[in-house]
Amino acid sequence: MLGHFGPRNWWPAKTPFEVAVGAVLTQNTNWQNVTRAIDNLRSRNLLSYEALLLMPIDELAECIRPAGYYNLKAQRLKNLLGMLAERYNGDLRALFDEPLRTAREHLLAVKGIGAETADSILLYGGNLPIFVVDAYTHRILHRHAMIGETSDYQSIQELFMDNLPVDPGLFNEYHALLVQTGKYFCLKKKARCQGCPLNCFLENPVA
DNA sequence: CACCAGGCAAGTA
DNA sequence: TACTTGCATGGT
Repeated sequence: MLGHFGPRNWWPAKTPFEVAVGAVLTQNTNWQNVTRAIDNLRSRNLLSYEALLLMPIDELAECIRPAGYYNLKAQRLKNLLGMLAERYNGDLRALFDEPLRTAREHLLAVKGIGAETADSILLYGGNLPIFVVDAYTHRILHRHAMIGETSDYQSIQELFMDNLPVDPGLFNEYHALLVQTGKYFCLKKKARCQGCPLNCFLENPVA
């Protein structure tokens, strides 16, 4: 995948806080729509912990409207800000300085932040060694007959983390390449892969 | 028109 | 525990 696509330079964000916001906004949502929402915030200088904390939730929802589920996501962002305020005085870096397991638990305790969102924030925002699993990861591995249809998040994550060196740079690139590969060759949920750079896609696809 | 997109939580049985 | 449903915009 790396040979085919080259380095992905993920996450497309300027700051760790922006990663966290983007991770919530991109839940079940096309990234193009997320960029519209992020741009709305950035152009108004609202892309910071302090600004979002002071912002009425209705106004926040209106700003992130293009990302879809905007009422839900506005509340989820507020929930995240609340956790950061209570535990870390609003400082994301303090969260990342915690032991990884603790930081992950504190993120998962936020209503609206699940495993993928938490791990995306930790890996791409904090450069911490946790592997991110998403729908593409599941689909690609299943079509390669490497996992079952119903394999859960944790088992897939362990498959990677038990068989790779613990290296945030590697986890970063690997997940980004799986998404890139999925976008090009597993675009539709019901489609079969064609022209995938991974040999076994062509040799042994699993419907 | 149908289906998809870098999920998650709440409700039901 | 194992389904099902709501959330919502924008692209193909």
